[in-house]
Amino acid sequence: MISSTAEDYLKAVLRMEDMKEKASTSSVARHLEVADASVTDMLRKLQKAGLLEYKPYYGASLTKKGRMAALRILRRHRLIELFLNQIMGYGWEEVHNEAEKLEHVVSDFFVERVDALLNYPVKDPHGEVIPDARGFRKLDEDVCLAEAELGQYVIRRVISANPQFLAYLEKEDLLPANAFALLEKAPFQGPLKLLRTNSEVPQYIGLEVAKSIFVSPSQAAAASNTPFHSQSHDLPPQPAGRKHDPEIATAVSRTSPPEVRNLNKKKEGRPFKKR
Amino acid sequence: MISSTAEDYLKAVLRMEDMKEKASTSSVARHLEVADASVTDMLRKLQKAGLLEYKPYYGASLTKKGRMAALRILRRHRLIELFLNQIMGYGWEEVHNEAEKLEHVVSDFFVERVDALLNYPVKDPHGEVIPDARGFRKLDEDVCLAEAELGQYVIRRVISANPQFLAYLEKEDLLPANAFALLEKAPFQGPLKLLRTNSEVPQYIGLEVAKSIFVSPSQAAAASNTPFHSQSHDLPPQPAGRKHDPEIATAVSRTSPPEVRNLNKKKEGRPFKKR
DNA sequence: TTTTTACTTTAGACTAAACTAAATTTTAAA
DNA sequence: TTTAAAATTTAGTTTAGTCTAAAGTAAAAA
Ligand SMILES: [Mn+2]
Ligand SMILES: [Mn+2]
Ligand SMILES: [Mn+2]
Ligand SMILES: [Mn+2]
Repeated sequence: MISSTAEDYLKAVLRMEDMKEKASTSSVARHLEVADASVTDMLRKLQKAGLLEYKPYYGASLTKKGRMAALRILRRHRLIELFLNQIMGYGWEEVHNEAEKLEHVVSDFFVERVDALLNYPVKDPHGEVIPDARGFRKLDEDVCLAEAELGQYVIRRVISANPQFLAYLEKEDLLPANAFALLEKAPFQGPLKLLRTNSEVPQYIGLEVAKSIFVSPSQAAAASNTPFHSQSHDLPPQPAGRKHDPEIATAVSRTSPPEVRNLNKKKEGRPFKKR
Repeated sequence: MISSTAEDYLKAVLRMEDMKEKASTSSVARHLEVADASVTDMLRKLQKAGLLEYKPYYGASLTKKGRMAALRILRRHRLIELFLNQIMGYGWEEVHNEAEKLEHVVSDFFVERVDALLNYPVKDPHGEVIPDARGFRKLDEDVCLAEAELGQYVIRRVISANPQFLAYLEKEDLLPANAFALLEKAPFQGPLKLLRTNSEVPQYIGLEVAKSIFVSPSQAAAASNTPFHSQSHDLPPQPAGRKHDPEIATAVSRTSPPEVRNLNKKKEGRPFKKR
């Protein structure tokens, strides 16, 4: 049996691999807020369990088995976040911490029940893709707003677990699925000037904020000057024939998957008032 | 911080005190399925933490602090069971094990959200009273069916965590809030003959089964020959003036509290089919 | 090439929770 | 009152996860 602690380590390694960063001892330690030495210990254990490859001094990479285990927890985490948001009336900034605990504890039955109750959703409240029960996921093509050219965009996902930060974005109405135009980027780490679609007033956000926001060119703009790059480092709905094997790079469907209906936007869809 | 394990120990001790049994090392061990020696250890720790009094060789009893902690978990357990049953579509036989884990992990926010979502319920799916947020509960006057006289009764609660057993009772339609007449008790540990209200066919259940079912005389019968005993070893809605202090013996209201709407009865109220 | 610095691993300790086996204490029987 | 049986505690281990401090390695700078 794989412990909850181990599950969080695997998830951290997966996260870094997703970011195409090396899963080094110190980065895992930083992310999990434990001492470096603790990570070394755990990585050795996880290797012995066949969940990852670990070369001392050179970091870790997941084995297929470890990747499946990590994706299982990631699925749980994201489904639970959506469940808390949609059914339990949590704000999108409140879901992460609770999910971080529940993901290890809830039964498979519970998870599948949630999946059904939410009608087999594709994305969590932050816009992250929810892997399916077999570990498949088709990742969106997106780019970090901090590095985007001027143009028309849709917010795909927001990478942050910081409640204050998420609350700020909600106040600014910068939520997954929302569209806007990037009008200016001030030099020297300066702010970005945005205009939300259907809004009159431009808004300014700091570059640090933009670093957490991932966007893709919006339909209109995409047709004109920004073609889809139709490639993903992640898995398709199953290219019949092969044994299903998650995380194989293949072309991804061009049609954007249905966005999760965004019930975060201001009050709406929140059955209870916030605490 | 009090660990989940410790919480289960406290809950076990509370359970025995509720049953007016001594919380002995071996009984706690049996209930939690751990070695006697482990219980001795834990009882010493809990005493040191001021959660219970423990005299070696003579068992334990909760302090006020320990009782509050135990009631807090009991509340969580029961609210979560009801939540799983009513909202997540679990059968009444499926809720216990999941609740046993979740009770330690969900936030207070989650618990209060569940409470509100279920509209401040009074009983769990097994008919057990849910303590309120301050640890108060008014216990029903009930008697074990195995020891009841012939007469008219209503099922108050069923004490069992065994899924097979609970599934059997559901099949027999012997669920909390259901009314029936006890027609015969065969001698020598023999079966009981029951007739459910609004049913034609009598049913026979073993004495062991009857031991898990707690009943109270039904209104009609109560008025004629079985007066309420209007006493409880548990707490009232707060006799204004004193600091609130759970678990004080006082008279309890004569009107039976609203039964939880029983959504367990055959299929009904189960949004999903069973697995 | 040598030295410094930044990472990483090793070693030794601690805490929590559990177990088994042996020693005690209590209770019940003779 | 003595003895035997049952219940409980103590002692000694084990496993998991974490920490700090010291030692080791690799990469970058001099
Ligand atoms: Mn999250
Ligand atoms: Mn977690
Ligand atoms: Mn239960
Ligand atoms: Mn429990």
